[in-house]
Parts: sequence; structure tokens; C-alpha cells
Amino acid sequence: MAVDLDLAPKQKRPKGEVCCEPVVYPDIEREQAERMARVAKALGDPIRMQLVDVLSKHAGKVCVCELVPLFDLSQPTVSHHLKVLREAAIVGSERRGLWAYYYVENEALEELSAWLS
Amino acid sequence: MAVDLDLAPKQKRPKGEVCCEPVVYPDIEREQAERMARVAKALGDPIRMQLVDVLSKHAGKVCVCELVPLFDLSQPTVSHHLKVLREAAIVGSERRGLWAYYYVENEALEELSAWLS
DNA sequence: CTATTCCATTGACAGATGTGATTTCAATTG
DNA sequence: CAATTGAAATCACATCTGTCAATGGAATAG
Repeated sequence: MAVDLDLAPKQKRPKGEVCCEPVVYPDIEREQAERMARVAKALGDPIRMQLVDVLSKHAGKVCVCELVPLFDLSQPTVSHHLKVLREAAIVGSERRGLWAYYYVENEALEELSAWLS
Repeated sequence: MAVDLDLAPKQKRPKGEVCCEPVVYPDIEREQAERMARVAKALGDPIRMQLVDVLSKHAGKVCVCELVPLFDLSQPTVSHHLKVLREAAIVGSERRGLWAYYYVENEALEELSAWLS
């Protein structure tokens, strides 16, 4: 937890005035925030959001060659987005011969999902 | 909303067989993906994640002057992050006299939260 | 072997992003 | 009125991001 726990004392406040409730609950885990921000950041692109959506709706493993024509993007660009998702552990991949298949790793989304609820 | 790719896992490759079927991606999905990606992108920074966390854990509205000392950042930088969250409609703000108060707008997070569940 | 296919990586580039110093603006106080 | 204070806006900067063309690499077909 890098966030300091103690609140700044209200100094130099105009007399008789308080800016707000005296306590903010600063019980945030910095590492949790960083983990969830990493996942959210990877989801923060419409292409990647659609990629995850397609993969999650399929409950199976989808070949890259079936993902590329879904978008008006070059194959390297789709590959780049898949790499971002892979590095965030949101998706996993598996090679079978020439083809690469992707699937959703639900564990990576669980913490963020729980926090949002 | 559902995307039907009708995938057939291809584990062998007879001569001349194409590996992917052409698919269609509905526009409805794209717009939802853009909305959710916009929210996720705003959450994709540890500082903003902690800001939302502090605001959500606090029952009421929190003054900016209480938020700045929580982070090792300058006031303009914290203000910038709050602006990003404001533009994503994740937080709302209100001025009372000299001070500005922020609070979480839960509606903006609902679609993403539901999709993640 | 060579040729082909599928996918990842690299290089390059414009545009976006995070940050702080400084400035501007509005509200309060003397 | 002028001075002070809290917060947002502006400017500048380095870094990061999304994209594609070109290339590389591994597996397969002939």
C-alpha cells in the first residue's frame, strides 16, 4: 500500500468552515488497484473488448484466422491486440499445428468484476 | 447481440480447405464495446482506480483537497485524473463555495459490471 | 528439398497519455 | 476595493499506444 493512510490535517482552513467530511477511507490496496487497472487498461480498447466478447461467447477456443476478418484491421494489428490481452492474462493461447487458438481466462477478470459489484 | 461464429474446430487440414469461415459482426456489439471500452480505459490507471475506490467507499461527496494528499502527485495531476473520470461519467462533481466535491456515478459502471459477470 | 500458409515480431509513424510548472478563474476574506 | 485560497485549465515534455508494411519463423504440402 503506497497510499498514505493518514489524512492531511486541515490547516489554514478559513475559520468556522470545514471543506467536507473529516475522513476519507484510504484503505486501498495499491497492488490491487494496479492489478485491476492493468486489466481495465487492456479492456480499454473497443477492438480488444470485442475480441474478449467474441471469445467469451464461444466458450471454446477460437482460431486467429477466424478473428481477423471480424475487424477492418490488418492481421498484425489484431495480433498486437491479442498480445496485449495475453500479457494481461485475460486470454490464453494454444497452438495446434499452423493455427493459434485463443480463449478467455476468466480468473483475470474476476477481481475487477467483484470490485465493480 | 450474440455473435454466432459457428466455429468448427479444425484439427486437420485437407488440401485446399479454407481455415476460416467468413463471419459478420453486428454493429450493436460494436457500440456497446465502445461504451464499455471508454469506461474501462478511464479505469485503466492505478491512480484513477484508487480515486474511484476512495470515492465509492466514502458515503458522501469528497473534497478535492482531501484527495490530493492521498497521492504523491501534484494537485493539477490529480485534477487531471478527476477530469478523465468525469468525462467518462464515472464520477460527478459539485461546487460548494471554494471547494469541489466528487462522487461516484454508479450508472456508468453498471454496463461494464454486468458484462463482466 | 522448396513452396505455401498462418501467425508473431519489428520498424516506423502519428496521435494519445501522464505529469508538473505555471497560469487562470471563481469564491471568500479583510 | 485588493489579497488570498481552492481548483481547473494551459503549456510543455517524454513516454506510451494503435496502426500498417515488411519481415521472420514454424508447421505443413508437394
